[in-house]
Formats: sequence, structure tokens, C-alpha cells
Amino acid sequence: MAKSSTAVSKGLQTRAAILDAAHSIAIRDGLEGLSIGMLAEALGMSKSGVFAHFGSREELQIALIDEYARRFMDEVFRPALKKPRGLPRLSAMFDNWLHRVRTVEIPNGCVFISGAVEFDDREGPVRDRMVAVNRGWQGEMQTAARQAIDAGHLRADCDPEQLVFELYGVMLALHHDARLLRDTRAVERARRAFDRTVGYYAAGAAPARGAAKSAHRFAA
Amino acid sequence: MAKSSTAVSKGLQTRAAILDAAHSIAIRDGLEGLSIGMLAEALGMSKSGVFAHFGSREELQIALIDEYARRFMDEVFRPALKKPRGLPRLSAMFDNWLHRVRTVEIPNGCVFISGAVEFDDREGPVRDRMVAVNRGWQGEMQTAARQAIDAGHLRADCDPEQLVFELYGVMLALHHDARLLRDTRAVERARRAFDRTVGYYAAGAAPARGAAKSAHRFAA
DNA sequence: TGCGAAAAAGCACGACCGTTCGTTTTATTT
DNA sequence: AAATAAAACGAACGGTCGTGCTTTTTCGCA
Repeated sequence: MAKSSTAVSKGLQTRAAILDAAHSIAIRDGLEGLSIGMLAEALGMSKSGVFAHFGSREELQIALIDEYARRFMDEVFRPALKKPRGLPRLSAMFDNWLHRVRTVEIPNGCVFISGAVEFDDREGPVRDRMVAVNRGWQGEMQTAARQAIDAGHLRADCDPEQLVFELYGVMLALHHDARLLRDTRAVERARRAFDRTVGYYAAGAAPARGAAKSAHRFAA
Repeated sequence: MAKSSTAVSKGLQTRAAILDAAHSIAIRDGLEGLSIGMLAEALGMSKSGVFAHFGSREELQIALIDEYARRFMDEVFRPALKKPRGLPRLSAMFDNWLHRVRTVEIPNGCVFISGAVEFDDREGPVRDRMVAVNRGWQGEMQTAARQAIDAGHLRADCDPEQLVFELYGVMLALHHDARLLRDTRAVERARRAFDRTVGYYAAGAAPARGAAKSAHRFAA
């Protein structure tokens, strides 16, 4: 009750508004397409007013990466923690991700993906934050995979890093086919690819049968 | 002998030189990072001199996409045609691609990938060309997969489009991990993912065992 | 060798960029 | 309500961008 007026200062709440508008722009045009000018126009305020909240464009980009990562975690990973450890949780993560792609990332875009392409060969703090955030969710997913192994859902010889590598490849291919090629079957393909991949590593399924050899015995 | 002076006109050969320099820039900074100014500086000529060869930046970008696609086909797909149809050819395509990634695309970048991200939600002729070129190589690869099925190397229930989807996902994940995260194990993971994927669809291997069910029986 | 055409240069334009600075308007506190 | 701090504004700077002109240089051929 005592807290009469504002819980957060005016500055913080416009900063949040700026980041919200920046999010809308960035998922469409990427981190590079994010300009302070159009951001100010979208918010109905002056360029310098927007600028003052971050001090530089780089800081704005970094703040947006954090904002995007926060939303991603809240939508994709955090709800999955309510599922029991192991494959249920891992599947829930993928399901949430797929749902997010279908609802927000197909019409718009994913900052993780566009940011990775934009900053993969550019040094600096923006790239560093991009890497850190990526390591973050990859770690989360690897942990989930490791728990699935411990729980006996996945085979013991399943490499969590390899599994996450392959699953992210599925998401990247999904974005590519759905967004560039506008292929409506992409979501279904992604689902099938996930099932096949996890099914391969699933305990009880046929063990690794030297696939590395079989694929290349024809070559050379 | 009769052709005394130049086989190609001066204009065409500087145009080629421009496209070569543009290629060097674009694989690093993408199609959006390709500016006429730095292109002119890199070539030691004037902006308007460069500009005159294409008439617009869009035309330059389109010409570069074609140039990149030509090189890609020459390096990755065309040599694979010397291999016998089926899995040998498909494997050769992937091998060549992997080799190209290792030698040119890890230190630099891939225009197919950066271009897809940059233009996936922007209308216009550049995007259209990007789509066309992508459909091109995907079609080539699907044909190779179809031949592998006909030859009995891959199972009859293997969907070529699904297979190409999954294999491209492997390449995308490779670029991500190798370029953004600078993970040296990415190439090895890509190789393993390819082997596992193709191995799954290989004739003689265990048939599809309802993986779609097995992966999600834990969920919900 | 000279002539016509093609290629390159030079210059200027309007637009947008990130950023700085001084001022003015709002919030917050005393 | 007065005083202080925070926030937003407005104008300007130097820079780069793509693009349209005109002029000069260079090439190719008779």
C-alpha cells in the first residue's frame, strides 16, 4: 500500500517500451536492420531520446539480445521444467520451440539465427553476447539430454552435444524452408526429423550399427 | 589465331573482376554488407564506374547470387556427376560440400545461408533469385536421392525431400557451430550426422520402426 | 591513324546513419 | 510548492549510402 506512485521509474518503463519495439523490428530485419531512427519513429519519440537510454547502438543491440533470450527461455525452456526429467522434458522443449516457430517465427524471424549469421565473423561485444546466449540454451538442452540418458530414456552412448547439434540443425532447416521457400510442409518435416533423430538414440531401439561405415562404403 | 586482340570485351572482363571482388566481400559481410563504395575502393576504381556495369545495387546482388551459385555448382555438384548414380554420388556431393565448407566457408561464409536470412521476409527480385537458386541445388540433391532409391541403395519409403531437408539442416548446424561458436568439432559432428541420417534410410538397415511414436510416447 | 563507341571518372544530390550537445520539459524528492 | 534530478527534445555534425548527370579517357575497328 505504501508504495503510492510508480513501482518502476519512468526511465525503466520507457526503456522496456523501447526494447519491445526493438524486438518487433529485429525479428523482422535482424540486429543490423535495427536503427535508432526508425525505432524513434515507431515510438513517437526523438532519436536522441531513444539513444540516451543505451548510450550506443551496440548497447541497444546487446540489450535486445538479452531481451530476446529472456522471452525465448520463458516460452520454450522454462515451461518444459514442469515435465519430468528425461525424454518428456526434452520433447517438451522441442514442442514448445516448434510452437513458437509456428506462431511467431514463421511470419517474423529468429534473432538467434539472424544474429548468428550477421555477427559470426565480426568481433566485438555484440558477437560475444550472441555466443554467450547461444551457449546458454545449448547447455540447457544438453542437460536435458544428459538427464534423458541417466533416466534410461536414451542410450548411454548418445553424445548430448551431438544430439543438440542435430536437433538445432532441424530447427535451422525448418526456418529456411518455411521462411525463404515458404514451404508449408516444413513444420511437419521438422517434427518427423526430430522423431527420427531422438528415436535413433532412444533406449530399446536398435543399437548403433556402424552407420558411419554403411553410408560411405559406396564412396571412393 | 585470327582472333588477334581480346576474346572478351574490356567491359565483360572488368565486370568479371567486379563480381570476383564482390564475391570476396559478400562471403564475409553478406549481400547486405555489399556496398558499391567499398567495392570500388577494393578495385581501385570509381563508384560510378562500378555502378555503370549493373545499373543498380539490386542487379549487382542478383549477378553475385548467380556467380556464387555457379561456383558452388562447379565445386560441389558437378564433380559428383562423375561418380556412379545413387549413394556414391549423393555421398560425393556431401563430401564436396563439406570440403568446401572446411576450405572456404569456415573462414568466410556462405551466401546461400546469409542471403536466405537477409531476404527471407523481403519481397523483390533479389529474394526471388535467392529462392530460385535454392530450389536449383535442392532439386539436384533430391534427384540424386531419388536415383539412390531407384538403385536400391536407399529404402523405397525414403522421402527425398525429407532427406534433403535433414541433410541441409546438418550443413546449417555446421556453419552455426563452426562459425559463431568456433567449435572445431563441428565438422566431425556434421560428418557423423550425415552418416547417421543416410544410414537410417539405407536399404538393408532396420526398417522404419515407428520412430514418430517412440519419441513422443513420453510426452503429454 | 583517326573515328565512333564503350568504359570509367568526377561531381553532386538527397536520404539515412549513429552520435554529440545544449536546452526544455517532465518526474521525483525535500 | 520549491528544488533537484531524470528524461526527452531538437538541431546539427561527419559519414556512407545508392543513384543521376556530364565529362574525360580508353578501347576496338576501319
